[in-house]
Amino acid sequence: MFQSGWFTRCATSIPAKGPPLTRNGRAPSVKDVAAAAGVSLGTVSNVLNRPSVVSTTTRERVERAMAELGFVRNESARQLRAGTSRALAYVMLDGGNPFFHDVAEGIETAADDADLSLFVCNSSSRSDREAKHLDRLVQQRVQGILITPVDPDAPHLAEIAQRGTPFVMVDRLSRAGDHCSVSVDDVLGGRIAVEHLIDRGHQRVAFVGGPAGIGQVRERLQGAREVWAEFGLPADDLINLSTEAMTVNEGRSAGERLAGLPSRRRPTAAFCANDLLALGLLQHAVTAGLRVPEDLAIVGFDDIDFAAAAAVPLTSVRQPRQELGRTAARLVLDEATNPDHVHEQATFVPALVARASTGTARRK
Amino acid sequence: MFQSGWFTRCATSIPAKGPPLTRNGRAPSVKDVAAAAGVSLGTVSNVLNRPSVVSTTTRERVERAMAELGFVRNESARQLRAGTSRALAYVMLDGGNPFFHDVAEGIETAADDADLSLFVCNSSSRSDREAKHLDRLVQQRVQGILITPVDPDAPHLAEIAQRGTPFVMVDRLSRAGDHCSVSVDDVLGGRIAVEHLIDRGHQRVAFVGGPAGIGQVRERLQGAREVWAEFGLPADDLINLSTEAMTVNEGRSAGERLAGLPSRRRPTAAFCANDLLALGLLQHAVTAGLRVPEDLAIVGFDDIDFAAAAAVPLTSVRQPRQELGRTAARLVLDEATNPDHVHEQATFVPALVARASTGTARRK
DNA sequence: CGAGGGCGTTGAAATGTTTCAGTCGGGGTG
DNA sequence: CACCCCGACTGAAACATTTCAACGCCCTCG
Repeated sequence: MFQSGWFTRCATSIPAKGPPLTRNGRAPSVKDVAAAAGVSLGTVSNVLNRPSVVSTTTRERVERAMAELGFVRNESARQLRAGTSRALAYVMLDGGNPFFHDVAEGIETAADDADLSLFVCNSSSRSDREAKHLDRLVQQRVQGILITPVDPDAPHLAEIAQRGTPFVMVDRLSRAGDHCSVSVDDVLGGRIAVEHLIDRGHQRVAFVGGPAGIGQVRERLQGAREVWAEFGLPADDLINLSTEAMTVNEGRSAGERLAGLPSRRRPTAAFCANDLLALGLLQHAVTAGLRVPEDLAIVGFDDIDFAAAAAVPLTSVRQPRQELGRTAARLVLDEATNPDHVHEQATFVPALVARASTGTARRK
Repeated sequence: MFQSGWFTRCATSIPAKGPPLTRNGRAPSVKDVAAAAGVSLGTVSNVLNRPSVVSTTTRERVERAMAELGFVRNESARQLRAGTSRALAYVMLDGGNPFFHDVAEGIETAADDADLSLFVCNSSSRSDREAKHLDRLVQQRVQGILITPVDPDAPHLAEIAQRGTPFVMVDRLSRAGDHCSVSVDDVLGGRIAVEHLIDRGHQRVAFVGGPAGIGQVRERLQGAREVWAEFGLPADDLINLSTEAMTVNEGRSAGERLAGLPSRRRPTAAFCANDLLALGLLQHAVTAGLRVPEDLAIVGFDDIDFAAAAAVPLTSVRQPRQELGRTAARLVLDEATNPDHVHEQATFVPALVARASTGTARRK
């Protein structure tokens, strides 16, 4: 059946499954339960949805029947009739980046509080997969969709928002802001990071990030430039090392390019647009025999757990990852349930977390 | 509405959503489409499900009507009537561990090929959350459930398998094997890792992992002990450093305990039961001024991407993460569709990936 | 000219719930 | 004793789709 270079299969041939659990082969329905308990179908439904209106004795009888038959409510039928789903969905941009997992966890806590399921999808930064997921979610009639999109201005996103499905953009902003969003002030984040480096005495700094099409990369770079200029430092000494993606690999290759610069142009510090890049850069630096932070200081962005866990713990600009998710979930729920909902663009303030990768304070 | 220490809200008060997209406030149904296109309701369904049986001209008319009305098929109704869902689900053990994300990605590729959605849930190693997710998934009547369980022998898992829902255990094995499973030979993995360390000349090695309740930890340790004995090394020199979880933090604290050992008992190498522990240990070693691998060699397990990305790239025992997921998905699909399905316990063979954290080959 | 046969379309039944207007006794009140 | 109300339960309608037997029509062949 399968062929694959390196696995063995110990087929412990257990032939088939046990007997079908109910007489006619179908899963038991409320009707079956009602028959078994000797009550009407409506009563069973009441036990399920309004237990208080049914007398204790019949309720117990019905519950016993359910247990005996192994009844499980059919959610499709429930949803069809009730017209309302019990689920939220989050379409994350890159499951390989722990940042998004943390956001998802924040969403899930809020969903849990509202007693909703959360479906997590992963577009892996591919627009086609994103579209497919969105299609399916709309067909499922989920109560709300949270998404960190590949392209915040893609037309299929606008469609969904206009269709009336509650919709919140997470960690991104679209030009046309006719929906809720939750994000972080990236310009400020860039400022904080570079101000910290300047504060540590660095006069030549690399910005590592890209592609430039990503709004956050642009804004973090803008913040960096602003503060650089405010300190009166020459623009040429803030070197833009553009990458093709925000991955560890790209961080490593940025490190190579950085090492290739003539020594009088070589920066003494790097500000990376996310922590994955920073980890890659750190790895390259260490293997190249550079000391961090003495030869090269590094600042990352996001403050994922792996940043603190690096061999040289990374200084990073923290985003409130879980809080981002929680807030997004609350907004989407508000839109779903509150008739006079007002779209909001919530913006969080990032904060610097200084660790070993930028050394200890250096007095002026 | 919200209060939270550190975020500002720029509410761009866009009052409400646009007009309801269909006349009566409800989403348009096949009936509406049929009316708009001047055909019967059955024909619309045919366009949706068997486009070939309907003439080109009417098909186009119907499709135009759908587009104009913004019709989206209601999946609940479809599923209720058709009796079959279009989704698989994976309940992962720990979303914070990239290993499981890679498994999920493998599952998703297989699901995609079968044109199914994949719902990813995360139990965060909590049994109650796992149970809640399973409940919901059974209610949804998903086609199959894949799970890396908190406890492979928990009774609620057996219930599901017996209920007839296709069910595959991923990266775990239960005592009662009346269902499919996909896993890796962990004893062999332990052997490989420790043999590699012995090969590099180490005579005192720590095993870092726990709690011992986890089957994999036991088996990896067992493999380590087997090969240790086979080489005639004294059992006392394979030191068991038990941890309370498989996290970076625990790895770090294991490092502290390791450093606290009297120097003649102190191991020259450590085999960690997963990469997170190894990363934590590596971090502790580096901050404590130890050289890796000269003063302490480290082997991890899983070979997550962050292992290769560490400052000192980690030697690790690779599991075929994506392949694990793909195979699991194929098994669950076989169980779902093939009437004479046979339960299989697929076992993969792990492989050592040697990197800098164990140094270069040392001739005997 | 009638029979037969595709092809394209139709209409109704069925899926498992929830909801809601009723029904049925029984007990309290006037 | 009549009245009313209340609590507990019932039965049917509705939800949006799929499926399938049946139907009409046109064409072809005998």
